[in-house]
Amino acid sequence: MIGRTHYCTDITESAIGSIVELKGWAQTRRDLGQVIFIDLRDRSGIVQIVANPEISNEALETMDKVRNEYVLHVKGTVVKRDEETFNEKIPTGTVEVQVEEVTILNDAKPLPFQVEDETDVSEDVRLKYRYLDLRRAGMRETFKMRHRTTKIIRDFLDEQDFLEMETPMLTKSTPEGARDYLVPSRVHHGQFYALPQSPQLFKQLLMVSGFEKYYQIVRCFRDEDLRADRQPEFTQVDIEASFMNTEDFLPMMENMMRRVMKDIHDVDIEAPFKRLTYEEAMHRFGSDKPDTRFGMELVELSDIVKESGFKVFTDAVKNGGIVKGLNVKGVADSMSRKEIDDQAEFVAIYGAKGLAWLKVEEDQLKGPIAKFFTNEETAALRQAMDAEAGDLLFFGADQHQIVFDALGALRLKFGKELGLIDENAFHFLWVTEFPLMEYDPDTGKYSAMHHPFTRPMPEDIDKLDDRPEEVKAEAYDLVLNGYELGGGSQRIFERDLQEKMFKALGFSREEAEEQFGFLLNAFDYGTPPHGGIALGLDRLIMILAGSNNLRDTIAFPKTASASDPLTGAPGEVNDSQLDELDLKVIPREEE
RNA sequence: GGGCCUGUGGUGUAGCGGUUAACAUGCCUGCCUGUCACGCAGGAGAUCGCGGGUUCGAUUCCCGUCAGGCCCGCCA
Repeated sequence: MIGRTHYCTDITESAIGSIVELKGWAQTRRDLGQVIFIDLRDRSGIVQIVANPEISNEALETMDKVRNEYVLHVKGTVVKRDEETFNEKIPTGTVEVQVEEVTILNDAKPLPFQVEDETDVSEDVRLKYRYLDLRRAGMRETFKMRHRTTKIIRDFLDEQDFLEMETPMLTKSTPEGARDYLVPSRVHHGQFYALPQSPQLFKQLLMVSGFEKYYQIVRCFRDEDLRADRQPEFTQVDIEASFMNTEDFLPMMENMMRRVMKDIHDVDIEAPFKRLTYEEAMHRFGSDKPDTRFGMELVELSDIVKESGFKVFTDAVKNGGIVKGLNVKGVADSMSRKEIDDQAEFVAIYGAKGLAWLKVEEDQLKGPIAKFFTNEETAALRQAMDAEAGDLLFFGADQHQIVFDALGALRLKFGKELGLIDENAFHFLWVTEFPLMEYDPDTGKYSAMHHPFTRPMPEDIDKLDDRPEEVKAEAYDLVLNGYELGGGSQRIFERDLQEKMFKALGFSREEAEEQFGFLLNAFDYGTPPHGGIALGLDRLIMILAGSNNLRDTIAFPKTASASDPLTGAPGEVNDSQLDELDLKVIPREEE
């Protein structure tokens, strides 16, 4: 035997009669005594190999010793199977390889879990033996798809004249944004690098450097608590372009996404993508990343109920808040009182103090709060909410953000539970006109909603000094199926505007100089107008793979507590390592 | 930082205040020439996550803790 002539799935009817050599893993073995079948798997998939005494006794004896996940080198002839033994379930199911020679390249201990397409093994076991988990067909296909996606993106951006450039991983900590992962410097006593939360400043500097079009598929790090769709290290498609305004830039991104969707899923995505302003997204969907694959939009009711007899509603409006409704169609009869009350418990997570509701009947609204409304108000409610008999109406009344969060989450929950979401649909949209900054009552300061380099809308620049909360940003988020795929903006490129921005964010001149002086200095030397975007590659792959968990799209992900069961990271280090860094671990006080 | 859920042979589950801790699968042995999640027969394999408490008795109830998951805060 000399080597390998084919991948397993190359063994099709066109190979019948040829002598082939395969290398791969024994996925399953079916030992019938004088005939042994093995599903041989390599990275392409599986093909059945068969040994029997008519061909080779020696091969049969070797195959008898094979166990799951042994690594084999096989030589044999491709033959067509008898028709009644076709296996419809695999692409190579009409053929098989009659084994003439077989070598066991390596054996394998009994496995902690079976390598099979469908698994019910718990995720921590899968992560501990990730190299086995990744052998499963579904995982393999996800990572092949991930590769193809990044290649499509690279090819597209290359065609558009973008240069792929690298930026530092060891960089400087900045106070804005997420918590940094810190790396101690050995050379500089008491000083630290930070791993990048994103290459934001560097890509802007590359624009100052005159590269005009940059991209990078780059790892980013944020030391914040995790979610199903959030990992401490994740990959961004980071893009920046000079001399392109938003209207140049977004259609280009749309074309990139459309090509990905076409090549990966063979779907044609309509362009231009829908656009929603932040304000509209919040009011209609209660979210800045709305899932528009189903309706059930929030309905504005403040005007209708502000004079009503229901104090919760009238007070909310009086106190600057809002009353909104959610019509859950056709569930009034099927939901028990307890199930309805459970919804109130659900929205309490988002700070809602209660959740009023009404059942819609032919001639009346029924429920604990029905009595508070006049006939006119009831009629107006019915009309505004498009209420029909059998509908169940929920109401949120509170400060804006609480109502948005509570009803937005409730909408999503019902959308999922009632099966209103078309799982095969891909709804892209842009959310635009974000507030430039938001007020943090804890610190009494404003902080940038996107980041401090986001360009204000030209018409709002005047408000930057005295009414910063009203300033809108020339920013855009790309949303897909209720996930924030990425966000970007046009950037500030003038020193005085950037300084103004820092001032609005509560930086002193000295602080701004100390933290971002290098950027401000760079702006002095002929900085082009520029803007860009950063797309979450892991999330895109997750959605393309039909998963709702980022860990499925990252080869070696972290658990919810940011640890890695495979390597045991994070872990302690030697005292000598700490000594070199002049670091000392102080034991935590026992409670 | 907070809330909720889960933890039982290798794996996935069942179970119950007193059991020989059950089932499936995997593993081992034997049989089997057309299987494909092969089948058949037999066998080994569990201090029920850890610590404490209640109790005559705890895998089961309670408290704590650890690990995993989901969510809020946090993060864009």
